[in-house]
Amino acid sequence: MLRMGKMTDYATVVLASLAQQPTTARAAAELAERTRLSRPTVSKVLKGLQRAGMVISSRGAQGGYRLARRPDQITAAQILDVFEGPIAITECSGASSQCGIERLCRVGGAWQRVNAAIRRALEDVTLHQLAGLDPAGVRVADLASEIHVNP
Amino acid sequence: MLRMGKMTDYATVVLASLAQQPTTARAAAELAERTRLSRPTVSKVLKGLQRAGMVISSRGAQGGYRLARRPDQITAAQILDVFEGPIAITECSGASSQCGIERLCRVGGAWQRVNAAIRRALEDVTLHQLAGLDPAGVRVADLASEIHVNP
DNA sequence: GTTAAATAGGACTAAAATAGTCCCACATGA
DNA sequence: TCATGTGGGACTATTTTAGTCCTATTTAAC
Repeated sequence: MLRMGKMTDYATVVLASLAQQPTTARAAAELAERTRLSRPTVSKVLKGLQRAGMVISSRGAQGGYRLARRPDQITAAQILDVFEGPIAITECSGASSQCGIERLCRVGGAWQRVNAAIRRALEDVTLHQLAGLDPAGVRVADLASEIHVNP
Repeated sequence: MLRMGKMTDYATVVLASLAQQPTTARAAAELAERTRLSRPTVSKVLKGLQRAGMVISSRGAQGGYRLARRPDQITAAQILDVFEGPIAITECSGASSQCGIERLCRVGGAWQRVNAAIRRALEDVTLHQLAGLDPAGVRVADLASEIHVNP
């Protein structure tokens, strides 16, 4: 279904939780509680986000995680990149790969445009909007029937 | 990587092959040869496409498959639908699903817009373009380094 | 200094989705 | 009536993805 993995889903939820108070550091355990996800999973997600530079961690007592940038400076595309890798609908995004299948490989060109369109769409959505902090970004009418992520 | 499955990939290749002569019926075995995919796999793909109404099959001797519509009437979105199911980046596309995760579910609204954008992009690309039959649709400069699908 | 609270990293296991193959029934044209 | 096809489904293997756990390292507070 062209879905993003659960990790990315979790990442969004965790980031949205962090976005509530972007400057305060929060421990993984606390975030687990707030998001109702399991502690090890939240840890794993946060480690990934830290390595990708999305969050800043402080170790030791009183440590925790906080956003590396303002919520409106973090895009859906960036979040996707962390756990999904480069956004590309097709296997071969232009570089290497060989496969002598007729001349069907002219196929590529059209897919590239699709990829580009998808990326553009993802870059247009910010964490600020995803977290519901931007009233203008999301039309209220849309919200009623939309629930998200299973624990 | 937000990738589509190999089945969809194969489907595209097979459809593109059929698109060369849209009105002639071709046996699965012949298509397997032309696309250099294995016979059982091609059969499986074609069965799926037939059930979805993308191709028309005739059984018995001299039977085979042909496109159900003109190549420019078949969109990438339709092809994706066959093996990927409904195009939705997120798990819950608005309907059921419950999960008391804070109020993070306001998240949904923004994802819906992303989904819509993706679908629009996919609807804009036709099999005609994917098969490289539409010179205007694909810029030649893009083609050199683009190869597609591993057998 | 010592201790307790945190993150960092990676190894490992389990579960699920995906691919791919094979077999047999049914249809049809020569 | 036989050779040539598709139709449907069961089955297996492979790969990906999730999820857990263990140990080392860092740091604030006492």
